[in-house]
Amino acid sequence: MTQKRTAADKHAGLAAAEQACLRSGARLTPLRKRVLELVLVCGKPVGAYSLLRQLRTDGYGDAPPTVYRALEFLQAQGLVHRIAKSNTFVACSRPQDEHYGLIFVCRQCGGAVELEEQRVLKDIGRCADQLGFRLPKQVFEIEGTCRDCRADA
Amino acid sequence: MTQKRTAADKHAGLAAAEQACLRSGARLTPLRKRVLELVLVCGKPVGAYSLLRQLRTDGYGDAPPTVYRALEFLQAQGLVHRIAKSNTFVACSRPQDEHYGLIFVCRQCGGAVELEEQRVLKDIGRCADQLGFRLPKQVFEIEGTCRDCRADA
DNA sequence: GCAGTAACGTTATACTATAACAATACCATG
DNA sequence: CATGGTATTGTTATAGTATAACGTTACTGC
Repeated sequence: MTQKRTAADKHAGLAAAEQACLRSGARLTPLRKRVLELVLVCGKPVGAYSLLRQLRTDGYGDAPPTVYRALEFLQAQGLVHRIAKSNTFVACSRPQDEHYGLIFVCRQCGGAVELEEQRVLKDIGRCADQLGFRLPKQVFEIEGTCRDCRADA
Repeated sequence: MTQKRTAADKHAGLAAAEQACLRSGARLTPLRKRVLELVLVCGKPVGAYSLLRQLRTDGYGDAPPTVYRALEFLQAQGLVHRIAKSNTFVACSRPQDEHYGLIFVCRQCGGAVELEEQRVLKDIGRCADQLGFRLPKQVFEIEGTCRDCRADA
């Protein structure tokens, strides 16, 4: 279930991030880029403190704000999503633009798959309209057990 | 946006809980009942530590496990839902059975509205099937700004 | 009554996140 | 290139959320 993340994926992700930041004028500093790289390499949702431990080893500040600020930036750029139910962060699978999405998260292995299912998203938008809710772009979390973990059991 | 919760709602909620626990054989102890009552009275998602402070004043233990254990029980009975994005707990609007649902949560006032929108839920189930994901019954969180809070702004 | 289990009390601690302020790096402009 | 303003990062401290572990009490069934 862990999404295999190849070196090519990582480079594509970083390149897309560079492009996105160029367009928006945001500064993808070495620290921010490094954090994104760690998230990409991990290939599945990863905790802030885990990232922080990895940052220590290459000389960055090792207090929580270091990683939380970078993650906040990356989220604002739409490069990373936060998974509230597991307090983790995962690289966006479509970093090229802001979007709605569904993300299926496996309770067992922690892996995640992001989908863009127009029908579901439209219907959710319709419900929101009826309630008078305004929905910012976001990714909806869905918990379950992935195929591999079901097989293991 | 705060759901108005009348005394009648509260009693209906508690009565439904009694029934549900009778059927399942679960024990709705005074503490658990009191916690559910507090959640019902609040009428919108409420934090565990807020509940805990309220419990102090009527003689229950005032350490975190007191409230977390009660909340865990209530969740297991489907009487309460946890909202991960705000670390809060809210009374289920349909405590009579296990179910899927959507819950719209307002970022500004913290209010919430629970819906059961079959079309959306079916479609999410279909996506899950395609991915090989098994979905336990759950309530999907959707963040936004409610009508009242939009008007205020 | 008694044994076994479930619930609750209590202490301690882990984990997650942010506030606040200082120091530094970057950038635009004169 | 000097300078002032802004953005970023470092650092310390602390807030907020949640659970582990173990002892005690209360309930249930026999």
